[in-house]
Amino acid sequence: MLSAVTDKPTKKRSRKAGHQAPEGYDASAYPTFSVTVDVVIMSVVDGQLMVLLVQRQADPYKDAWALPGGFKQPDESLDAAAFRELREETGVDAPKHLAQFATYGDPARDPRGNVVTVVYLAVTPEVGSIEAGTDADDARLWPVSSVLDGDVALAFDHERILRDAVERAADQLEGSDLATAFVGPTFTLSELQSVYEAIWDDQLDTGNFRRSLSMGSPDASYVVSTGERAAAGPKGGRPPELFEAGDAWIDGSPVKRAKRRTTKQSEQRMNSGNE
Amino acid sequence: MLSAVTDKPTKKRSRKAGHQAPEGYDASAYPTFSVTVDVVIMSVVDGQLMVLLVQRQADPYKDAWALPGGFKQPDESLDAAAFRELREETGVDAPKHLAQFATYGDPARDPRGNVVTVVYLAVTPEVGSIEAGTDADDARLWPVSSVLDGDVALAFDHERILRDAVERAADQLEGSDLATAFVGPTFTLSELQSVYEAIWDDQLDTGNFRRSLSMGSPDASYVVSTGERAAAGPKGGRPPELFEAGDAWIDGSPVKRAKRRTTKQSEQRMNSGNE
DNA sequence: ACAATAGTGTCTATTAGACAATATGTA
DNA sequence: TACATATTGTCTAATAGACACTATTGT
Repeated sequence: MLSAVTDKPTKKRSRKAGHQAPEGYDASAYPTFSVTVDVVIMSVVDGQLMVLLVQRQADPYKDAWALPGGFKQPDESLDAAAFRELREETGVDAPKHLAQFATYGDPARDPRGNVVTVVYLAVTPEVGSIEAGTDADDARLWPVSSVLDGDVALAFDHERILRDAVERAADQLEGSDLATAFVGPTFTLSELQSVYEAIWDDQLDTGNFRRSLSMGSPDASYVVSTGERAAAGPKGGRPPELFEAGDAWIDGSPVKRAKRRTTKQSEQRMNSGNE
Repeated sequence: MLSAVTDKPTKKRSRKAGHQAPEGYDASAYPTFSVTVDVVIMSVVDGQLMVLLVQRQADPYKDAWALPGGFKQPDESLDAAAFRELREETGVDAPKHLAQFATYGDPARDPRGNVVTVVYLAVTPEVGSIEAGTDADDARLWPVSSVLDGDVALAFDHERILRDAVERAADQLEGSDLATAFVGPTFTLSELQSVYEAIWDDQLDTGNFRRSLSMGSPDASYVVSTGERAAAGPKGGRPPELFEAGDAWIDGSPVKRAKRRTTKQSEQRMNSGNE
């Protein structure tokens, strides 16, 4: 039937711009769903990619770990819901990055059925403020590698979501300024390099890495020296210079991922398979 | 409140895995939404990027053009819903690309409220079969440039969705084999080049373009000659060789977009703004 | 012959990869 | 001094950009 699009079935819908579901409607022809917003919030700590998880108290998947998230309210946008849930459940109120990345709606993904979830990818450099959730019950950072190795039982389809999110982050690292979201307002180049290495799970040549970052145009550079220096590490070493992000990131990251000539992964086109 | 995640508010939910909305529920604490699936299906015709639109018959935005789409059913996945709607409304049953790309849920996006839509990006090379929708009422291809210039009145927030979709397609063109989805099983290099040029709205050097495509590894190349040749055009010219896509596209396209040093577009990180 | 489209070659500038060498701190 | 980390430099390979040139068709 080629006809009304994004449209309720052509019945007489006698309701206004109210946000509630209509009174008398045929549920089979006019299905409704719960809509939740989940947030994959990442950070790199000591060269390791971490993800913030909260422990469930309620019954389905009780005690399992899950992505922070919750219900979209009828009067808020998806973006607003993501901000709100992130703040409410983890205390993080100013992530350096927060953007939608995929939506999951498989009928079987929630045992209670009919729950469509819009997932956001968030990034924050600071770790200290993370666990200081409002009235935090149990929220903590887990190494992504451990979680994806199955060391932690995740609720619902959250393991798959996490896997997809990490993959997306790795892609975006190459085409955007996402890397700078993992570090503070000032940072050392080693710190920044460790972000790339953690997410790509690969070693980068230090010299080449630094050269890439110094390659912006004269007016818009990738990193700008602050003149300051951080303290040397406990085991010594030359104190690193502190930089801040420049304006050149608009065209994406100057650091390119090495060709992964690993497993010739099969066709990935038709249906990236968000569900 | 850090607690139940992706969880209904902790009330006694006395329902099974049924797919209908629960009987007696507090709508404010337990809101539900209509979920639709819309499809931005693109094609390149005569060097011009086109999008398939259908004309609305029902009241909100009656007679306006809209993206094909419709309701997700409770027992189907989002991907399945996208396939179904695409087939039902446009007759396209085998797009060469179909993948989710963003979800829109602003409370004001539908005058009737509470409609969250999951949008898919589809690509097909063939034009002939497109308009042969099952019982097509009015569906046709429009030049994307015209539509985005406001020459066509689009329903809901579909103009914005289209704009986002085109941008996404342009990005993916660089990092995937998306370009090959716009051409048939065999194609000429000029055809393939016109795909890039249409979507990036830029001219590419023919020589350099062809060199890029010839640059895959010995075992996995980007294009493989079929030995065949297409007929020359009406105005003459050397008959072009026909190629088919090789296995080298796994690492993305060998054709890179020129740096667009145009308007120094403002920060695009926090909230790409899907709504 | 001439116009039109397809396809090749060549020179140079830029960028990427490997790796050596130097600088400056702590134990 | 020994060690550890930071920072710079150098040589070479690969890729990108600009552009000239050849090839094969239709009118």
